[in-house]
Amino acid sequence: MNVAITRPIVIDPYGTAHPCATCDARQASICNAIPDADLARLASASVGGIAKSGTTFINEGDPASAFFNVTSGIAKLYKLLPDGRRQITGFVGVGHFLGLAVSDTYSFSAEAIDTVRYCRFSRARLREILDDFPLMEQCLLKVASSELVAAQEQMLLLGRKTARERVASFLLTQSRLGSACQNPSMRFELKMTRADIGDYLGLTVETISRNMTKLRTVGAIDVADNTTIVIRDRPALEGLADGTRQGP
Amino acid sequence: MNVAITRPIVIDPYGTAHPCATCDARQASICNAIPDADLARLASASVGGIAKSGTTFINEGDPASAFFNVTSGIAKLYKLLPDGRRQITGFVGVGHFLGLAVSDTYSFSAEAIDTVRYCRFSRARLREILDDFPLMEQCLLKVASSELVAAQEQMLLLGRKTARERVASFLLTQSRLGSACQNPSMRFELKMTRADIGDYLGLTVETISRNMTKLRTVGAIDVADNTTIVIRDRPALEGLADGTRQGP
DNA sequence: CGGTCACTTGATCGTCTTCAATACCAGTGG
DNA sequence: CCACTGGTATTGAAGACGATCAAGTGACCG
Repeated sequence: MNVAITRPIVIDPYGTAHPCATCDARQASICNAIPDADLARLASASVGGIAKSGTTFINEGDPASAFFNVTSGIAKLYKLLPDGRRQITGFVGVGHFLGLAVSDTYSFSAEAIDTVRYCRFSRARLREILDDFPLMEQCLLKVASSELVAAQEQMLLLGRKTARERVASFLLTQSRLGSACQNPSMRFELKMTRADIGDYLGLTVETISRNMTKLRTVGAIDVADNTTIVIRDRPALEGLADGTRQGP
Repeated sequence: MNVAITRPIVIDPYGTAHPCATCDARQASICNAIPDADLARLASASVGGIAKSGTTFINEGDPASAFFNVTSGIAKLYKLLPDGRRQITGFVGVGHFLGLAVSDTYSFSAEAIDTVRYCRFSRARLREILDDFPLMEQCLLKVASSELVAAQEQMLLLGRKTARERVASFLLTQSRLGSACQNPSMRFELKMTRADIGDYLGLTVETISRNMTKLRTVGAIDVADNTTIVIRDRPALEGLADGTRQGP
């Protein structure tokens, strides 16, 4: 169940800043396109909310009445087939903007992996903001474009890569996430379960598990406590990810 | 080889209209966001071009110096793995806008299936146009959003659907294309080869072929001269596309 | 006519799935 | 403290689906 609060609590001892001014997500999100002077408008157009781990806060097929901007936590986006088969289309974190669908209903569901905080904009209010700040619309277009590129990359993975290559690719992209996109971290945490990874890569839990241990035995990675991954041999992992290098 | 001509030839006996005014693609494309009065600006910002069947007019990895708007013909977009495995990410036709990638290089290749005519905008010129006509940027965002929705649907197909379901889904989406999106046509032509369909659905030519004949033998479709498809039993085909109905 | 190309159909093979058993950990309550 | 539970991950054995390999057809074309 979603618990909507009026606004994320922000410490503002001097009473001068708007919530958006001190928002952790601002740097990473489209809100950055709004100048400081106009943050009040932005703040008044949105409502804060929380989705606890495991709760679904966007439901495929529901009327798409609002847009979300994630301010903390991680969520998974997915689509379902009538018989329950699931495809996770992405994992989204801080600064991610949700709801770009043009249609009148959501084309995907979103479920919180850990506690997710977000700002919620109604369709109409966001339209007003976008009309007033064309820079924000430009920013949205950039975001959509780069997501499109990522989606195409994922199609290549799902359509043409082997299980081994998929897992290696996944670990590499995950390693590039947190670390400010530069000098990808050698050690990182997987917040999602193996089942989630499977539904993201079009594989089963067992196949994920088998290939993780395989990558470990060939010395490409190291796994600690099941969630912490250490990349031991990045070139090897990259080779395994695009088929350049065959596994032994 | 691409043959670039200065501008698509347009019959304009009175010398009043700009090429864009009589462009077949305008209705279906983002150019529709430009008012008639300003078509001269639009026309002067682009250069017409032709790509003959089989020629590649966008190359993955090349500097993304230009954007394309398809005015006639059909092209396939694809990505390659180092060893030659190919994933077609989409087929694009009249009115489709190409090059939404934000990065400095193209993230995909584009090859003409039949003769493709297009208008080519340099990055800089398009930016100018977009700055002057925010409606066009809005339109681009809508386009990008709907492509994103389509991409997610394709991920579901590639990650979780069986070969049968993929082929059925593909035929259904193809049937919805030409016919103005309403009352999907019962009869339509597949312009692409089985190999292309295979690379689009993450399958091999043989699997495409086998499942086409299977769909024919169960009475869902009819195939004439290999390129013409007739949908005989749409509900059955829809059931086979999402796993609701099992094949006999 | 020989050549190529696209498509179809058949037989065999391999990868990933499915089914099943086990281990592990955290939380709960006796 | 230990037994019990539910969720998660690993590993093994059997099975299925699609890939691969191979052959054959028909259309088009120089």
